[in-house]
Amino acid sequence: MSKVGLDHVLKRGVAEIIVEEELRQLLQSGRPLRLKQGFDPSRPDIHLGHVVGLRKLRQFQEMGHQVILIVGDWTAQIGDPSGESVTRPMLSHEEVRRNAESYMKQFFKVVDKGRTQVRWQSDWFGKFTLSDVIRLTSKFTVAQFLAREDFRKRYEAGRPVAITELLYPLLQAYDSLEIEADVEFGGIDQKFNCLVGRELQGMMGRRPQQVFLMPLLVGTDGVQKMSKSLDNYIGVDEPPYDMYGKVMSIGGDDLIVPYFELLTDVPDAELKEMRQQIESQSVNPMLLKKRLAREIVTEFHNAGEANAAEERFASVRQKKEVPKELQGEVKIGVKVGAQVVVQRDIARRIVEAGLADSVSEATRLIAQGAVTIDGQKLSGSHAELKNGSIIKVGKRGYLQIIDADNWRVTKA
RNA sequence: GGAGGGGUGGGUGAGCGGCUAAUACCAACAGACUGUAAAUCUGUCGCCUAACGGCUUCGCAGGUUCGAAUCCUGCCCCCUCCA
Repeated sequence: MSKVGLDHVLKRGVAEIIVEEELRQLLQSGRPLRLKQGFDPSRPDIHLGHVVGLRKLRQFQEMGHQVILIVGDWTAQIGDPSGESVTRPMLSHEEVRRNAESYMKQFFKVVDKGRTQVRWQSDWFGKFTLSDVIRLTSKFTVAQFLAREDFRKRYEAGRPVAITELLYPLLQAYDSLEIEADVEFGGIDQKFNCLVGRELQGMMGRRPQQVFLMPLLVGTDGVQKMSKSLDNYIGVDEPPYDMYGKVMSIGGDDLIVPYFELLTDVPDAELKEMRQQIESQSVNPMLLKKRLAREIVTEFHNAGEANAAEERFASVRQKKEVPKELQGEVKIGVKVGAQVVVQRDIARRIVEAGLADSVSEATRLIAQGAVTIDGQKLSGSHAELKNGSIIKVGKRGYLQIIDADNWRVTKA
């Protein structure tokens, strides 16, 4: 790879490299490097926030390096101390296996499977004895852990820090030793854990791994880091239209360029241009977002799906047209016989169709003018209904009456 | 071993005998508007009822009271400090 290409890999979408100079030397040695990436099988879902790092791994693979994916079946029992999390219930072996499979299926949407080796922590920790644990822990001091901001803050605030949480970085560090990692990848929030790996390797007379840290992707709310528990994420497994729509709804126009930067291969020059366009308000951000959405859907599905999603978005969401195809037929017990129905009855059908959680909620929707029948707002106590009538509920729910006894529903 | 703090609606977190289906903020949802499922503004946000209204919620189980999320008893769980 050319010098320019290497700089691109080491600069774009990178938060910090420890130690960059050493990493450059390693890369120049021509030896295939062992790139470590761990994951917690208690959380099997991959979203765009993880993709930032996975794309990096792929770039390194393209340069001929090898990824070692570690299934953290032991650390999963502890729970990563980033944040306030506490000990998680132990997962059964079966659950772990299932989660791992699901994770890997998503993982290899981005990372080259041919250049990845999968290792399970239980391969080595399964044989650990108490004396091994003591030997490992005796190498570190409490002060070292209090250096970590998260621990220190909680400790000083008098909030709990579980002992197992201290174990987490140690186990993760031991993984590096076990698999002889040359470089460990992670989000910037993994910095401490990765550094412990360096220290441990050094103590054991090995060459300390390099640490390659990615910035955290801001979630669709535009405020906090992308995370499933905050429900501001876009999952790589999501259907094309959902994915497209979520990209369109990212909060704050200042997220657009970072998303392009971290999640697409759009050249730096274009990023610069976009930045200026947004700055000077010379472009409708919606158009940039559409391009972003198309790129992302194409990456995880394909160009055809991306186009379909875009068309559907333009039609259904922007022009508020009734979706061309209603899908997901659902039969609901209803007798529309007399084609005049009271609101209450419609409210019930809306619930049966799953477009509201309770009759009260459906009634509220009607009261708020969120329900239309063939384009007419439902108000008053009666409404005329005929075969083929389309009932729209809120922004994205559609029901169509196929005949008096069968309704068809789609969530557009 | 000792002392103390706390468990409230999706989340944070008020309330501490009636005015409380329960403040506020966030999320969510809807309407309007728009450059978009952005932003902004407005509204809704336990369940049931055509409606009057009824019913069930504040860790669990009892009790006191005309009346309890609020008081008492027991139990479960969480946390802090001292040793």
